Amino acid sequence: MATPPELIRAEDADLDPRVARSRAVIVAAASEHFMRHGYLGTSVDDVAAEARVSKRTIYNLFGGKEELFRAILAEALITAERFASDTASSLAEADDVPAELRATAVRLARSVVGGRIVPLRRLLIAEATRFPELAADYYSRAPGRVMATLAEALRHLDERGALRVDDAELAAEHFAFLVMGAQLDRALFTIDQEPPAITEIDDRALRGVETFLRAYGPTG
Amino acid sequence: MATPPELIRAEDADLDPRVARSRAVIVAAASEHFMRHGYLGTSVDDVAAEARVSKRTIYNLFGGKEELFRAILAEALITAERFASDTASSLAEADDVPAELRATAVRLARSVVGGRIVPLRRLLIAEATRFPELAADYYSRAPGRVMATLAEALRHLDERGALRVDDAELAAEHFAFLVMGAQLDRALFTIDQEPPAITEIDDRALRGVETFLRAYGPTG
DNA sequence: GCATTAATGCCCTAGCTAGTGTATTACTGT
DNA sequence: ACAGTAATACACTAGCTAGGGCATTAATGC
Repeated sequence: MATPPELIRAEDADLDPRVARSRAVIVAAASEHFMRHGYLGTSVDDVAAEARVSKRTIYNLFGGKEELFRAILAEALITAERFASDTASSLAEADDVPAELRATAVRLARSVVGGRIVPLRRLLIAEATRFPELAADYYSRAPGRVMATLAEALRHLDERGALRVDDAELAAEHFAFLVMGAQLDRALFTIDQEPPAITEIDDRALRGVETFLRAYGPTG
Repeated sequence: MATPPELIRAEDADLDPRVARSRAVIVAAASEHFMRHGYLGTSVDDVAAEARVSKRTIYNLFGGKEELFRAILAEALITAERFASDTASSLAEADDVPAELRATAVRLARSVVGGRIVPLRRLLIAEATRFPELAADYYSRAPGRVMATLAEALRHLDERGALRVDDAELAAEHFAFLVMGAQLDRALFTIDQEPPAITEIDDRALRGVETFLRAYGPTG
């Protein structure tokens, strides 16, 4: 019956602990189920059973299935957004630019391809026709933010002469998709076989950086 | 009540025309519905109504909902596979390599980003947990085949000295994702706003090729 | 300790969905 | 013209699902 306290968000600290705990276990169970089975494939009874909570509690706390869905996505989006913000933050002022590009690439590829972002993306794509605003929201807040941060860093590096970047937004896209485009795409479709090994992810990312540097390096 | 004869596949020509016609309208309606609403979001009654066919006919011809789903995907996969085969076919023996790369890029990007492949991919990603074999099958037959064809062409071009390609498979991925990676990714998430204009698609594709050439060109 | 508030259990319902059965009608090939 | 076959209309079942009601129990804050 114990609920790991780390599941409870700081925002809920002032609430009745019963509420905070219930919200936490419900959100965790619902995320699992929604990501695996989609919106229609998830029943509120399933979530209640998996969260070891009465169905009534879910309705009391969230109102209904759709609100529950939006709640778990809001939480996931905040996480994704936070991650996106500080992915490329150390890039602009780097001394060793290629090294920092490689570090950024590896960080990015690992957390996107190897982490829990892939199931989130699968869910949002699956429900894109049912909840178009949610998919659009995710896109602007997570990948969009990564691209914007990357682009700004690349612009800096161009001004410093460390790279030759014409269109920083385009270069940011090229960077991201050279580093992890194929791996991410594949991951969306392959479910049974385990995700690629870290070494594989890193290797692809680093070779993507090499290509990027040949195209955008100062000597190119 | 007339059924456009072009909907009827050549394989069904020897069948009872009533069967051929029914299959054709059912598959068309089911594809529409499945792509828009997913497997669970599509009811057999919906499909029957949209196809102007009795529900019983669907069960008589296909057996059940799952078989219907597999049937429409089998058809879509054949189309995607056929397209994939001849995307990069003219590349290996090209005289003007950059020009042919650009032509290939534009062809690829237009048909993937601008066409009916995006809804197909959305559906397969959405149902990847329910039908993992189907998603894996698509991946090896459509994108996999494009990559293989591209890689072989790039290998040829390397041997001819027209490009400098180390790892042809990797270079093929880099080409494809430079050309249309970002656009394809975005298209999966954005549903309401109409697909990007042809000029936009072409522009992005061509600028992807420029980056590719800076990295893999013979002078690089 | 006590008033408040949350959680539970259990029942209930209204709607939808996959799938079947059957008798009747309409079309096809010969 | 006729036999065979496909399509239809319609009624039906069994199961599931979102959601609400309500009395009872348990935890919380003071």
